[in-house]
Amino acid sequence: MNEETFSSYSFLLDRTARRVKQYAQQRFKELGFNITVDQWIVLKHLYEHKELKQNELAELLFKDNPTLTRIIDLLCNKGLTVRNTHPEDRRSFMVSLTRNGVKKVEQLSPKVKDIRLKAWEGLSTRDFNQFKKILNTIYQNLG
Amino acid sequence: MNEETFSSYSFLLDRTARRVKQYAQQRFKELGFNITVDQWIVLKHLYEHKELKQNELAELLFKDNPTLTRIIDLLCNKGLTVRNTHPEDRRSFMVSLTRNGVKKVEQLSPKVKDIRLKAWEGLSTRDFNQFKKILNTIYQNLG
DNA sequence: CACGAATTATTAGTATACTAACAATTATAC
DNA sequence: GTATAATTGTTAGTATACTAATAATTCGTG
Repeated sequence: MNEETFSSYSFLLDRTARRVKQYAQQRFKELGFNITVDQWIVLKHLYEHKELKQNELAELLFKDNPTLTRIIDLLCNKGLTVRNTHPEDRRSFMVSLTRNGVKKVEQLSPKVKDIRLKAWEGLSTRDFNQFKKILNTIYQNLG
Repeated sequence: MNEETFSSYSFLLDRTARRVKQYAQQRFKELGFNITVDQWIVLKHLYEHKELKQNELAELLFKDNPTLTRIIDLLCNKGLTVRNTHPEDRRSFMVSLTRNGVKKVEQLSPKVKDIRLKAWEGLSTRDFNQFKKILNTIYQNLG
């Protein structure tokens, strides 16, 4: 295999990541979830951590602050999250789920899991571990 | 491994794909390439195929028509590509590289290859084949 | 304490991704 | 052959990703 072939990983990676997001987004729409895939990821993490600074959320999700600001704006407009003032740092907000936000996560979680698993048909646990190892290696190589 | 863990592939995939693009984009900037990663992919494919309808290009790259329209607009503004009328179908354009576009691809190709290979440090040909197999399986599962 | 440096979130600007709608053209059906 | 359907590319609108710049606040060092 020459290096040219080798470097085609980036094309496959980009293509696949786009299709995964696109597939999930279409299913979200068909099922009337009324949120985007990225908004879902934010909701899910807030559910698991109760309350987070936008900062911490950005780090967890590997997204930048401006992107987070906008996603949270949208989620607040939908009544799924709230920004509360931070008790000790007036620069920060503590973001958390509203009661509706909690309900949303609990309702959608099993459905999202099914949507995600669709991609994995015909692949094994061993494949999963390999895949994870390679993705993490690439991620760290570029860090 | 439970299914919840299993479905985390999508997060890793998205995260890694973003970092790969981000890394390349930063290097492009540092080295003064003056194009984006996606613009590069279009140039590269045009170099290999001489002349393509936007349609065909979109299919090759797995991008949609509006996205292609805008990328080609930008490349034409930079003097790297041209739209020529299709001899038999007045709806279509034949897109091809200008002389400057050809020069650009030839100058940047080896540099881009090096940038791409950085991600692959510490990984083997066997890893590459595994990775490719898994990405393609996922892609097809969602197709 | 005071001043400069660092941090937090936001805004603005550009690029890409996707959907929907549209105009022009071509293909198809009857 | 003409009406309808399909195709090609574009435009518009929303969402995300990234950079750069900014305002408000906090930290750190003297």
